[in-house]
Formats: sequence, C-alpha cells, structure tokens
Amino acid sequence: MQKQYSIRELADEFDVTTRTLRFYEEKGLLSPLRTNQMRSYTSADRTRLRLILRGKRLGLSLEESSKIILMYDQRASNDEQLQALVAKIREKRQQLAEQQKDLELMLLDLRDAEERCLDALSNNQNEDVA
Amino acid sequence: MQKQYSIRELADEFDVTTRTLRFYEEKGLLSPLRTNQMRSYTSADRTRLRLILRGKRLGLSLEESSKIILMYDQRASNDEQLQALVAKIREKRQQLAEQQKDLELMLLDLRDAEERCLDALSNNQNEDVA
DNA sequence: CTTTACGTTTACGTTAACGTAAGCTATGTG
DNA sequence: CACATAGCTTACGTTAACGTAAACGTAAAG
Repeated sequence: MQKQYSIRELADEFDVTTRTLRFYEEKGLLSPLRTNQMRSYTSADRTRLRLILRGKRLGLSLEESSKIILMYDQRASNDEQLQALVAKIREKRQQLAEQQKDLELMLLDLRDAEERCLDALSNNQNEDVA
Repeated sequence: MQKQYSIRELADEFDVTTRTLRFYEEKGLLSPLRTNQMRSYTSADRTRLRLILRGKRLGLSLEESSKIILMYDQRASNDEQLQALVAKIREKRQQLAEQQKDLELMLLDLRDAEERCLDALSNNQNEDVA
C-alpha cells in the first residue's frame, strides 16, 4: 500500500502551484488517480514530477522532458524499436555533453570575472594606502 | 581596423535569423554601429552574441544572459558596487554548480536507460537462439 | 530600366507555460 | 446552520522570444 498525495501536498513539496500540476496533467506529463473526482498522486507521479522539474532547470521544454521520461521507462518492445530508442538516448546524451561544455565555459568566465573584481578591489585598497 | 560584419554575415555564422539580431538589439543586448542606416557589427558584438546563445543553450532567459554579460565587463566602479558585483557573480556560480549536478544526474539516468535497452536487446538475441 | 537581392522600420501573429478569476461541489468547524 | 477551506472545471489573460508580412530604400546585374 503506497502513500498517495493530494495535489496540495505535492505542490508544496516541490514548490509549484496546483495550477502547474493540473497543467502538466493536461499535457499528459502526469496522470494521477482519481478518488471521487479528486486527484491522488502516487510515488510514480512524484518521480515524474522530479524529472520534469529537473529538465526545466536544464532549460528543457516540457515536451522534451516528456520524451526523455518515455526513454526512461521504455516498454520492452521489439528490436527495431529498442534500437531506435538507443539511438535517441545517445543523441540526447550527446546534447547534454555539449551543454556540459557550455556550462563549464560559463563557469570559467565567471571565475575570471570574479577574480578581476577582487583585483580591482585590492587595487583600490593600495590606492587608499598610497 | 577591425572587421565589420553585415547582419546577414553574423546571422549565417551563428545560424540565427536577422529578425533575431534586430530583436536582441531592440532588447539592448547588441548595439551595432550604423553605416548609412545599415547595421555594422563589430567583433565585440560577435562576442556578446556568442555569450547570449550560450546562455540560451543553458536555459537562461535573454534578461539573465544580459545581466551576466554586464558582470563580465564590469566598468570599474567604486568598492561598494564591486562587492555587490562579486556577490552576484558568486550567486550565479552557485546556481550553475547546482545545474551541473542536475545535468550529471540526467546523464546518469540516460546511461542507465541505454544499458537497460542494450540488455533487453541481447536478451532478445538469446531467445532467438534458444 | 526593371528585376533581384539585401537592407530598413512598423506592426500584428504565434507558441509555451503557466496566472488568474469565476462559478460549482464536498467536507469539516465554530 | 453558516461559512470557511480545499478541490474541480472552464476559460480568458499574460509574457518571452521571436515569426511573418507589408511597405519602402538602394545598389548591382542583365
């Protein structure tokens, strides 16, 4: 017997609005059970929501996240479909690897900018002393 | 004497539309020179464009990218402003570090998914043989 | 000299991802 | 019992980031 979550519980836990949860459902990203009309979220829904929000933080659209989630829980299909899926997964991994590079570059730039700021500050110190 | 770029050259180089470049200008992200009404982009504009697009790939809004760019080329101001800037830079670096974690998690999940696919494929092989 | 190509401005259209509000129902609570 | 709380549906509103189209200028090419 798994725990079920009300829409408010889930919304509070992940810091989103109930509107957002209903919207994700409308878009087919979540599919909570219904207990006399009220939505009842399972731990599977929680997991999916976590993945969706992680995708958002990485700049993915809901549709992209949706596709990636489908890759995670592939329904064991035939060889052809499996191979196509592997190809998709590899492509996405490739994209993410590129994104990793972008991220590191931006971090380097920011490290640089910070250093220059600190240099400027210590220079101002020296001027004050001189 | 630096090379100047027409709007089309820049658009083609970065694979964006001219509309996009004009839009970025309208938003204050670019400010090309004008040679008898025509836009003339310098290498500084190119750099800014590179940064904007890198930001986009990381899921940043144009406004966020704009702010980050301002951090890069800080006009040496007074100590107070410099310290505020350092704080901003550190905050952004922190955010990016979190994003790095998210990215690695997603990569791990995809590695996992790929492996499961490959397992399923080799299982199908065995069944065929048996 | 007209066509073609590239540039300009102005302005309305579009999509994603929700926000917001109205109006209804069911369930406790003083 | 009144009413506050939480949920539901339906539907219109909003913002970012461009797309698309009209209407015009200019310069090289046939």
